[in-house]
Amino acid sequence: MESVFEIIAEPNRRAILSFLASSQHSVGEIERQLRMPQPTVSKHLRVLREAGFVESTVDAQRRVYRLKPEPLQEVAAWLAPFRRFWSAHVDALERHLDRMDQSTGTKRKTRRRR
Amino acid sequence: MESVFEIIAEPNRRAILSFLASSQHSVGEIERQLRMPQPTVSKHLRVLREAGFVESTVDAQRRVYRLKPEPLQEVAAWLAPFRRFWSAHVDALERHLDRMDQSTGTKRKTRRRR
DNA sequence: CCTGTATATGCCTTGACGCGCATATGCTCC
DNA sequence: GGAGCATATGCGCGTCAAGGCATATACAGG
Repeated sequence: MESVFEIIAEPNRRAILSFLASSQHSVGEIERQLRMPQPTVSKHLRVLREAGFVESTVDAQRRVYRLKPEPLQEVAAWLAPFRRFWSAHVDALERHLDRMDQSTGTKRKTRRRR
Repeated sequence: MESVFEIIAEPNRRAILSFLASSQHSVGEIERQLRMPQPTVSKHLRVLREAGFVESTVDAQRRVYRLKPEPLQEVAAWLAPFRRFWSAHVDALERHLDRMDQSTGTKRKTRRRR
Protein backbone atom coordinates (compact mmCIF):
# COMPACT_ATOMS: atom_id res chain seq x y z
CA MET A 1 0.00 0.00 0.00
CA GLU A 2 2.48 2.54 -1.03
CA SER A 3 1.06 4.79 -3.66
CA VAL A 4 -1.63 7.36 -3.11
CA PHE A 5 -3.58 5.80 -5.95
CA GLU A 6 -3.92 2.50 -4.16
CA ILE A 7 -5.09 4.34 -1.09
CA ILE A 8 -7.94 6.09 -2.84
CA ALA A 9 -8.86 2.95 -4.77
CA GLU A 10 -10.87 1.86 -1.74
CA PRO A 11 -14.45 3.17 -1.82
CA ASN A 12 -14.80 3.48 1.95
CA ARG A 13 -11.63 5.49 2.13
CA ARG A 14 -12.85 7.82 -0.57
CA ALA A 15 -16.07 8.20 1.38
CA ILE A 16 -14.14 9.07 4.51
CA LEU A 17 -12.04 11.61 2.64
CA SER A 18 -15.09 13.21 1.09
CA PHE A 19 -16.78 13.36 4.46
CA LEU A 20 -13.74 15.00 5.98
CA ALA A 21 -13.63 17.48 3.15
CA SER A 22 -16.55 19.31 4.69
CA SER A 23 -14.99 19.53 8.13
CA GLN A 24 -13.07 17.53 10.67
CA HIS A 25 -14.83 14.68 12.48
CA SER A 26 -14.31 12.13 15.21
CA VAL A 27 -14.12 8.40 14.55
CA GLY A 28 -17.58 7.91 15.96
CA GLU A 29 -19.06 10.55 13.71
CA ILE A 30 -17.52 8.90 10.68
CA GLU A 31 -18.76 5.55 11.86
CA ARG A 32 -22.33 6.75 12.17
CA GLN A 33 -22.40 8.93 9.09
CA LEU A 34 -20.97 6.32 6.75
CA ARG A 35 -22.58 3.39 8.54
CA MET A 36 -19.56 1.19 8.73
CA PRO A 37 -18.32 -0.83 11.70
CA GLN A 38 -15.94 0.96 13.98
CA PRO A 39 -12.93 -1.33 13.44
CA THR A 40 -13.28 -0.80 9.73
CA VAL A 41 -13.24 2.94 10.20
CA SER A 42 -10.22 2.79 12.45
CA LYS A 43 -8.33 0.58 10.05
CA HIS A 44 -8.99 2.82 7.10
CA LEU A 45 -8.07 5.85 9.15
CA ARG A 46 -4.82 4.19 10.02
CA VAL A 47 -4.04 3.67 6.37
CA LEU A 48 -5.02 7.22 5.52
CA ARG A 49 -3.02 8.59 8.40
CA GLU A 50 0.13 6.66 7.52
CA ALA A 51 -0.20 7.81 3.95
CA GLY A 52 -0.52 11.40 5.06
CA PHE A 53 -4.09 11.94 3.91
CA VAL A 54 -5.33 12.77 7.38
CA GLU A 55 -4.05 13.73 10.79
CA SER A 56 -5.68 13.49 14.16
CA THR A 57 -5.73 15.41 17.38
CA VAL A 58 -6.82 14.07 20.70
CA ASP A 59 -9.88 15.51 22.37
CA ALA A 60 -10.28 13.57 25.62
CA GLN A 61 -11.20 10.03 24.56
CA ARG A 62 -12.12 11.16 21.07
CA ARG A 63 -9.84 11.46 18.17
CA VAL A 64 -10.66 14.12 15.68
CA TYR A 65 -9.46 13.56 12.15
CA ARG A 66 -8.93 16.19 9.51
CA LEU A 67 -7.64 16.24 5.97
CA LYS A 68 -4.12 16.94 4.91
CA PRO A 69 -3.85 18.19 1.38
CA GLU A 70 -0.57 16.89 0.03
CA PRO A 71 -1.42 13.37 -1.13
CA LEU A 72 -4.51 14.47 -2.98
CA GLN A 73 -2.53 17.21 -4.60
CA GLU A 74 -0.15 14.56 -5.72
CA VAL A 75 -3.03 12.86 -7.52
CA ALA A 76 -3.96 16.17 -9.07
CA ALA A 77 -0.38 16.63 -10.17
CA TRP A 78 -0.41 13.31 -11.97
CA LEU A 79 -3.68 14.20 -13.57
CA ALA A 80 -2.56 17.61 -14.75
CA PRO A 81 -0.76 16.58 -17.96
CA PHE A 82 -3.96 15.02 -19.23
CA ARG A 83 -5.93 18.21 -18.88
CA ARG A 84 -4.41 19.71 -22.00
CA PHE A 85 -5.55 16.67 -23.82
CA TRP A 86 -9.17 16.65 -22.84
CA SER A 87 -9.88 20.33 -23.30
CA ALA A 88 -10.95 19.35 -26.79
CA HIS A 89 -13.47 16.82 -25.55
CA VAL A 90 -15.48 18.79 -23.06
CA ASP A 91 -18.98 17.96 -24.16
CA ALA A 92 -18.25 14.27 -24.51
CA LEU A 93 -17.50 14.35 -20.81
CA GLU A 94 -20.81 15.75 -19.81
CA ARG A 95 -22.63 13.04 -21.69
CA HIS A 96 -20.40 10.47 -20.06
CA LEU A 97 -20.94 11.61 -16.50
CA ASP A 98 -24.66 11.78 -17.07
CA ARG A 99 -24.75 8.25 -18.33
CA MET A 100 -22.79 6.64 -15.57
CA ASP A 101 -24.88 7.79 -12.65
CA GLN A 102 -26.86 4.61 -12.21
CA SER A 103 -24.97 2.17 -14.42
CA THR A 104 -22.03 0.57 -12.73
CA GLY A 105 -22.32 -2.44 -14.98
CA THR A 106 -19.13 -2.20 -16.98
CA LYS A 107 -19.89 -5.01 -19.33
CA ARG A 108 -19.21 -4.31 -22.94
CA LYS A 109 -20.45 -6.60 -25.64
CA THR A 110 -18.25 -6.02 -28.61
CA ARG A 111 -19.79 -8.61 -30.77
CA ARG A 112 -18.96 -7.73 -34.29
CA ARG A 113 -21.70 -9.02 -36.53
CA ARG A 114 -22.41 -7.36 -39.72
CA MET B 1 -12.50 -3.85 -11.34
CA GLU B 2 -15.35 -1.48 -11.38
CA SER B 3 -14.23 1.99 -10.47
CA VAL B 4 -11.87 4.24 -12.35
CA PHE B 5 -9.84 4.55 -9.17
CA GLU B 6 -9.06 0.87 -9.08
CA ILE B 7 -8.02 1.08 -12.70
CA ILE B 8 -5.46 3.78 -12.14
CA ALA B 9 -4.24 2.16 -8.93
CA GLU B 10 -2.05 -0.09 -11.07
CA PRO B 11 1.37 1.48 -11.75
CA ASN B 12 1.79 -0.13 -15.16
CA ARG B 13 -1.56 1.16 -16.25
CA ARG B 14 -0.69 4.65 -15.12
CA ALA B 15 2.52 4.35 -17.09
CA ILE B 16 0.60 3.33 -20.19
CA LEU B 17 -1.81 6.20 -19.78
CA SER B 18 1.00 8.69 -19.32
CA PHE B 19 2.76 7.31 -22.36
CA LEU B 20 -0.39 7.61 -24.41
CA ALA B 21 -0.86 11.16 -23.22
CA SER B 22 1.91 12.27 -25.56
CA SER B 23 0.44 10.57 -28.59
CA GLN B 24 -1.17 7.36 -29.73
CA HIS B 25 0.95 4.21 -29.89
CA SER B 26 0.79 0.60 -30.95
CA VAL B 27 0.98 -2.27 -28.50
CA GLY B 28 4.54 -3.04 -29.59
CA GLU B 29 5.63 0.52 -29.00
CA ILE B 30 4.19 0.46 -25.51
CA GLU B 31 5.83 -2.89 -24.87
CA ARG B 32 9.25 -1.61 -25.83
CA GLN B 33 8.98 1.81 -24.29
CA LEU B 34 7.74 0.58 -20.91
CA ARG B 35 9.72 -2.65 -21.03
CA MET B 36 6.97 -4.97 -20.01
CA PRO B 37 6.05 -8.33 -21.50
CA GLN B 38 3.55 -8.18 -24.32
CA PRO B 39 0.80 -10.21 -22.61
CA THR B 40 0.99 -7.86 -19.67
CA VAL B 41 0.56 -4.88 -21.96
CA SER B 42 -2.37 -6.48 -23.75
CA LYS B 43 -4.09 -7.37 -20.50
CA HIS B 44 -3.75 -3.90 -19.10
CA LEU B 45 -4.93 -2.42 -22.37
CA ARG B 46 -7.97 -4.63 -22.20
CA VAL B 47 -8.79 -3.35 -18.76
CA LEU B 48 -8.24 0.23 -19.86
CA ARG B 49 -10.32 -0.27 -22.98
CA GLU B 50 -13.25 -1.83 -21.16
CA ALA B 51 -13.15 0.98 -18.64
CA GLY B 52 -13.19 3.54 -21.44
CA PHE B 53 -9.73 4.97 -20.81
CA VAL B 54 -8.48 4.09 -24.28
CA GLU B 55 -9.74 3.05 -27.66
CA SER B 56 -7.98 1.34 -30.53
CA THR B 57 -8.04 1.38 -34.26
CA VAL B 58 -6.68 -1.33 -36.51
CA ASP B 59 -3.74 -0.62 -38.76
CA ALA B 60 -2.97 -3.86 -40.59
CA GLN B 61 -1.74 -6.22 -37.88
CA ARG B 62 -1.09 -3.39 -35.49
CA ARG B 63 -3.51 -1.95 -33.06
CA VAL B 64 -3.05 1.67 -32.28
CA TYR B 65 -4.29 2.84 -28.92
CA ARG B 66 -5.20 6.35 -27.94
CA LEU B 67 -6.59 8.02 -24.86
CA LYS B 68 -10.21 8.75 -24.21
CA PRO B 69 -10.75 11.57 -21.76
CA GLU B 70 -13.91 10.74 -19.87
CA PRO B 71 -12.70 8.40 -17.09
CA LEU B 72 -9.82 10.65 -16.15
CA GLN B 73 -12.17 13.56 -16.07
CA GLU B 74 -14.24 11.56 -13.69
CA VAL B 75 -11.26 11.35 -11.37
CA ALA B 76 -10.77 15.06 -11.72
CA ALA B 77 -14.41 15.57 -10.87
CA TRP B 78 -14.06 13.62 -7.65
CA LEU B 79 -10.95 15.58 -6.81
CA ALA B 80 -12.52 18.95 -7.45
CA PRO B 81 -14.26 19.45 -4.09
CA PHE B 82 -10.93 19.15 -2.34
CA ARG B 83 -9.34 21.92 -4.34
CA ARG B 84 -11.09 24.64 -2.38
CA PHE B 85 -9.62 23.10 0.69
CA TRP B 86 -6.02 23.06 -0.52
CA SER B 87 -5.71 26.64 -1.52
CA ALA B 88 -4.68 27.47 2.00
CA HIS B 89 -1.90 24.91 2.02
CA VAL B 90 -0.06 25.64 -1.16
CA ASP B 91 3.49 25.84 0.08
CA ALA B 92 3.16 22.74 2.23
CA LEU B 93 2.48 20.95 -1.03
CA GLU B 94 5.61 22.11 -2.71
CA ARG B 95 7.70 20.87 0.15
CA HIS B 96 5.89 17.57 -0.02
CA LEU B 97 6.36 17.07 -3.73
CA ASP B 98 9.99 18.09 -3.48
CA ARG B 99 10.60 15.48 -0.87
CA MET B 100 9.10 12.65 -2.81
CA ASP B 101 10.87 13.29 -6.07
CA GLN B 102 13.48 10.62 -5.86
CA SER B 103 11.24 8.01 -4.31
CA THR B 104 8.59 7.94 -7.02
CA GLY B 105 10.54 9.07 -10.02
CA THR B 106 8.13 11.91 -10.70
CA LYS B 107 9.93 14.76 -12.26
CA ARG B 108 9.63 18.10 -10.61
CA LYS B 109 11.93 21.00 -10.37
CA THR B 110 9.99 23.58 -8.50
CA ARG B 111 12.09 25.67 -6.20
CA ARG B 112 10.70 26.81 -2.92
CA ARG B 113 11.31 30.19 -1.61
CA ARG B 114 10.08 32.11 1.22
C1' DC C 1 -0.57 -22.17 -48.25
C1' DC C 2 3.18 -21.19 -45.16
C1' DT C 3 5.95 -18.35 -42.47
C1' DG C 4 6.69 -14.54 -39.67
C1' DT C 5 4.86 -10.86 -37.07
C1' DA C 6 1.50 -8.49 -34.04
C1' DT C 7 -1.77 -8.92 -30.56
C1' DA C 8 -5.03 -11.38 -27.60
C1' DT C 9 -6.47 -14.98 -24.33
C1' DG C 10 -6.41 -18.99 -20.92
C1' DC C 11 -4.58 -21.20 -16.90
C1' DC C 12 -2.24 -21.24 -12.67
C1' DT C 13 0.03 -19.52 -8.69
C1' DT C 14 0.89 -16.12 -5.49
C1' DG C 15 0.19 -12.41 -2.67
C1' DA C 16 -2.38 -8.52 -0.96
C1' DC C 17 -6.25 -6.41 1.08
C1' DG C 18 -10.79 -5.78 3.20
C1' DC C 19 -13.95 -7.62 6.49
C1' DG C 20 -15.90 -9.64 10.82
C1' DC C 21 -15.15 -10.62 15.25
C1' DA C 22 -12.97 -10.58 19.56
C1' DT C 23 -10.08 -8.20 22.39
C1' DA C 24 -6.84 -4.69 23.98
C1' DT C 25 -5.66 0.04 25.19
C1' DG C 26 -6.74 4.56 26.76
C1' DC C 27 -9.22 8.18 28.94
C1' DT C 28 -12.87 10.31 32.17
C1' DC C 29 -15.46 10.74 35.98
C1' DC C 30 -17.42 9.29 40.19
C1' DG D 1 -9.75 2.35 41.20
C1' DG D 2 -13.56 0.58 38.75
C1' DA D 3 -17.14 1.25 35.30
C1' DG D 4 -18.02 2.70 30.82
C1' DC D 5 -17.21 4.83 26.60
C1' DA D 6 -14.12 5.74 22.47
C1' DT D 7 -10.74 3.98 19.60
C1' DA D 8 -7.14 0.75 18.18
C1' DT D 9 -5.25 -3.81 17.09
C1' DG D 10 -4.74 -9.03 16.23
C1' DC D 11 -6.28 -12.99 13.82
C1' DG D 12 -8.41 -15.92 10.33
C1' DC D 13 -10.85 -16.12 6.17
C1' DG D 14 -12.41 -15.32 1.52
C1' DT D 15 -11.71 -12.88 -2.66
C1' DC D 16 -9.60 -10.97 -6.41
C1' DA D 17 -6.18 -9.18 -9.33
C1' DA D 18 -1.40 -9.27 -11.39
C1' DG D 19 2.33 -11.86 -13.49
C1' DG D 20 4.46 -15.71 -16.08
C1' DC D 21 4.01 -18.77 -19.55
C1' DA D 22 2.02 -21.16 -23.27
C1' DT D 23 -0.93 -20.82 -26.87
C1' DA D 24 -4.50 -19.01 -29.93
C1' DT D 25 -6.10 -15.72 -33.41
C1' DA D 26 -5.33 -12.36 -37.10
C1' DC D 27 -3.05 -10.45 -40.78
C1' DA D 28 0.65 -9.64 -44.54
C1' DG D 29 3.66 -11.19 -48.14
C1' DG D 30 6.10 -14.43 -50.87
